[in-house]
Amino acid sequence: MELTARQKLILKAIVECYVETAEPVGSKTIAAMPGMDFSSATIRNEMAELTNLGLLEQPHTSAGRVPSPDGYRLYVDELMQQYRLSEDETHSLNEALDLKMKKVDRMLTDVGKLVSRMTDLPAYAVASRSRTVTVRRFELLMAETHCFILVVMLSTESVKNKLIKLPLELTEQDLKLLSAVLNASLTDLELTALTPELLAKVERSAGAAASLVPVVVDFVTAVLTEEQHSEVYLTGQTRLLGQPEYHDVAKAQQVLSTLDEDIISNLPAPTGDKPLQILVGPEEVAKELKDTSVVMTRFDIGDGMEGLIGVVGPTRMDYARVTARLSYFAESLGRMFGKGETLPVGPEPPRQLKPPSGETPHEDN
Amino acid sequence: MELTARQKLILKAIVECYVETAEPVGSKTIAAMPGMDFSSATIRNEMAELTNLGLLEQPHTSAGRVPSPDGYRLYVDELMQQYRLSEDETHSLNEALDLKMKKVDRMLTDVGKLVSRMTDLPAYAVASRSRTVTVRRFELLMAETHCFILVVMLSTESVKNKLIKLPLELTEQDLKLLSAVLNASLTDLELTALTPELLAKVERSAGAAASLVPVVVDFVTAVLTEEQHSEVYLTGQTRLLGQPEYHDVAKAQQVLSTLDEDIISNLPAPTGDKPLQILVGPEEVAKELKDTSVVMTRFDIGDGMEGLIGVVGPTRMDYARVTARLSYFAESLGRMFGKGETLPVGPEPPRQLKPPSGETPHEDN
DNA sequence: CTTAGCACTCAGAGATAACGAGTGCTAAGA
DNA sequence: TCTTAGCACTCGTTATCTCTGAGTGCTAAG
Repeated sequence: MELTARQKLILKAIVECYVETAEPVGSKTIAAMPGMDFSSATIRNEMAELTNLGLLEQPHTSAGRVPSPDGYRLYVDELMQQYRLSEDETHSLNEALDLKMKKVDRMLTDVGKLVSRMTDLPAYAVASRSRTVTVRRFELLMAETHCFILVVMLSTESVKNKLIKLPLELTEQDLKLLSAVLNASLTDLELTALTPELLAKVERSAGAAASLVPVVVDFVTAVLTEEQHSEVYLTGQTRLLGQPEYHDVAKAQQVLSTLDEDIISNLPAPTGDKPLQILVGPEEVAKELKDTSVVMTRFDIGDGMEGLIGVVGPTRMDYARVTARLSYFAESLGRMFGKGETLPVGPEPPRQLKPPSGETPHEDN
Repeated sequence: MELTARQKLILKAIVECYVETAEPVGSKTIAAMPGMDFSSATIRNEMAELTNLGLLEQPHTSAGRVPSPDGYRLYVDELMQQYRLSEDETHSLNEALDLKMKKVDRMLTDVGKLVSRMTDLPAYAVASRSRTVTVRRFELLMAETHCFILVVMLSTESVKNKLIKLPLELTEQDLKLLSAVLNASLTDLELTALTPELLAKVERSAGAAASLVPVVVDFVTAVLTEEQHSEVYLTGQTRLLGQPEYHDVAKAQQVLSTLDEDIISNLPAPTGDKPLQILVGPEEVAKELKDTSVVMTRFDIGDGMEGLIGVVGPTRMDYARVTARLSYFAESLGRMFGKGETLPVGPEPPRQLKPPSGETPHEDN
């Protein structure tokens, strides 16, 4: 069944009011809001109805109403208006984005910190490969005596190397042969394709350098695993303490101690078509995390990788604003790193309850 | 002036009792402890005296006493008995230490996490070079057309590389020349020795590849800087919430928000002879951090690097136990990474108040 | 020098009362 | 039929007060 326009309006007002104050909102408060042309009694009746529908909750009999997870869900899916970043905001975001981008992992921690700071909530960043990684080319380089450097060029344009001590006397010729064999047999293969049979074959062709094959393969395996593997960078956990719902230390501690990298890496990633995803409440995030929601978005890092940045916060968070900032971030990062194909950003345009006016939907406080 | 033996005994008892309970301790509590053969009145007198000396503090008139920072200082310097790790503890420490050690930075975060978990307090880890890093050798490696790989072997045994696109047509001969020039002029030099004059000279000798010199130098500078630079890995901040002194969220938040990598990196490192250092209270740590102390210890990572692991906690922390665990850690890590030269560990043997007996000084709770 | 005794202090725990925000329901009005 | 003013009722919050007891400093006797 569908809500009436008035019920939607009231639900929206309640969510936004609660987001701001973190306190149960009463019928009078809503009635007093501009644009509300009904009496508090009418609103009370509607609120009772919304409560029956499971969209609102009542902490106790004589308190105001609080949105339920379902209520939030409806809000973010249908009612939320897109928050427009102000000049100031885009400016400071741009400024912050001007980080010296080094390696991907460093970049990710920086991005995580940044997002956390901008939203004043814990944030995380992950990079994951959208394509599999393979070795594109091997090079063996004599270093000092008894040493050579194994250089491995990957399909991701990155180059890895290792200094290997020779267990036995080998000539430059032997290394040349090994190099040729490796390049002939082990390039452009996924990790799973490195079967024992294949390796045995390679070893047989490697002549005097056969004993080096396992060493090389170990390194390759390690590198490919490492490259494939994605680590979660979680920062700013303590910002949760600023939120009123965590003013009880016991609660805060409980949440903070469960909120670790493991939890994060088990969150469902946004599916294909929509880069932005909002997980509302314990059912969608993790049941240990009461009153906690997650907003995340995908972005393009280039080189066959995609990044994921997310923000963790109380279910009562300003989804509109967080979403806007996150999307802007993702878009900018995509532009900086990606191959130009910018991802679509922002939540889908909300169905407007009133004809869109020129003013910014939200006040900044 | 020197304290009497009885005063020391009482101070020690007070500190240890307070460490355990986190509540001001009264004269009766002390009098009731085994080994205390004086009445509570006597102890009251002594406590008054210790208060005069600034070693104890009284939260309010009718409360028990709490050690002052000076009191702690005296305790850790003179009174603290070495905590002996139990079988169980060494066992689980050893188990935890069996981490797959990869790169130094990964290792450090792991160590930080581990220490944090073992002490149930925030912990940090830093690596810093005790020797300066230099480039030991350059290699230039033709990759695909218009591309070559710059390989740089460092004095730390690690090897860095970069894929460089050629801005112009160059023959393998040109690269050979460049390589020779680089190896002749730019090896074994500290970062500061890379003067503009030197670089100009190199450029002149580089023939056709002159335009590549700046690219190479940029990379070298970046690598050396990166290698020299030491990052602080701070983890487990939220464990502070478990401590009773931070049961007030406002306080916790204040501490947690000041406790960042900057603060940590400004802490004084342990000086030459003693690897372990204890910083007590705000004066010694940071004035923003009320009631906070730091215990840190140095360890050897090998390859001319040394590590620093530290624990941040309330001034009322179990120094004996934290110290013991940290030292054990440092020792084990030193053994795993270091060149065999184990650092001396543990606080210097305390002057015993009573002849040392066979039993474990502390009870484990 | 030690210790028993005593009067005094003061934070914290409960108990009680007053407050007020918010509700549901009813009945009158549009 | 929908809206709204009015009202009794609920119940968490806050303030005030008292009471309790741990702990102190001081004094005087052992």
